[in-house]
Amino acid sequence: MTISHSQRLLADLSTKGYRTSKIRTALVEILSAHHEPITVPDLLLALSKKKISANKTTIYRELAALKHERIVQEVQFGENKKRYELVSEDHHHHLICLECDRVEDIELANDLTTIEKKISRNNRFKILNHALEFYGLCAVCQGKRGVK
Amino acid sequence: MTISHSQRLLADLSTKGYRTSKIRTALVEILSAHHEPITVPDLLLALSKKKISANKTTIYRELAALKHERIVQEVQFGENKKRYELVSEDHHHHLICLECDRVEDIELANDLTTIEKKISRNNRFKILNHALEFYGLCAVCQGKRGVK
DNA sequence: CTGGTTGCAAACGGTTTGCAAGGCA
DNA sequence: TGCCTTGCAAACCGTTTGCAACCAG
Repeated sequence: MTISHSQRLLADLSTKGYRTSKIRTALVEILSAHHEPITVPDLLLALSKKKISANKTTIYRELAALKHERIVQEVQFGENKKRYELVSEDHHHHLICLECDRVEDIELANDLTTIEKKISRNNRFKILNHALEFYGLCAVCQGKRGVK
Repeated sequence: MTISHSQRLLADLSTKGYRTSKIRTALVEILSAHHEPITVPDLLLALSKKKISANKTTIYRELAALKHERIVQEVQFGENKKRYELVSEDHHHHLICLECDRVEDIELANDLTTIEKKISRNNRFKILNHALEFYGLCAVCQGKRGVK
């Protein structure tokens, strides 16, 4: 039998002393099914659709734990609220639609390591991470531009 | 006599029907003197240092107007609060220190237009803008790492 | 039974809104 | 005088904290 990504994550957590509670399980499942960064309000919605009631405090605490274990990462796109996504093997970037707020993941063929080295040298700044987001109009919204 | 950048901006605004009020003048001066994106709480501090008392509501409204006139632009770096800076001729990016939260501007030699064209083609996404931020340790904080 | 997990209420901080008063052109 | 500008109070919304109750290992 095959083991899903979320099952593996939960098993890993279990060996570290975390319990595989109902909420934690559902949260990890939602995150691994949802392939774009999601906000806490939306996570609560997704949970209630699964008939699981959870307090927002619980979700924030859970996400903090998952972040600490480097299972999820936080991103933010000028929205005054954070988004969460599973840490993925392959580093990727985001396409953010200014019309419908949808967020897509993309991978870049060229990577930025050459640029980063140059910056470190010129600015005496040690780069640990970066974020690159492209803002514009997704395929759907390009059609109905002018609606908003 | 020479005319400063802020004076020119205020003159431009004046021709568009905006008044050159005390607060607006001070705000534009602070923004053009401050060479990194600044938050509203910090703007209020900067104003009070100039012996100018202003209500936060006023500042938010003023920034919205300046943004609408494409004089300032909003950025955000995972802080749950927005930062504002004058729109500059030359497009630039940011170095964000994870230790002291200081933000530096940098300009990139290579630009991203080639990448953007490729993305538009592959993803049917019309790119209007982008943001690229590098997170790490500034020169000062590299020294005292381990303090926090 | 012990420590991880959860909910609840309240506080917090940045941002927004409605309304009335103030001030520049 | 007319319209732009400002302040104030309150609401809003995402996020955090303290505390008590709960439940899985």
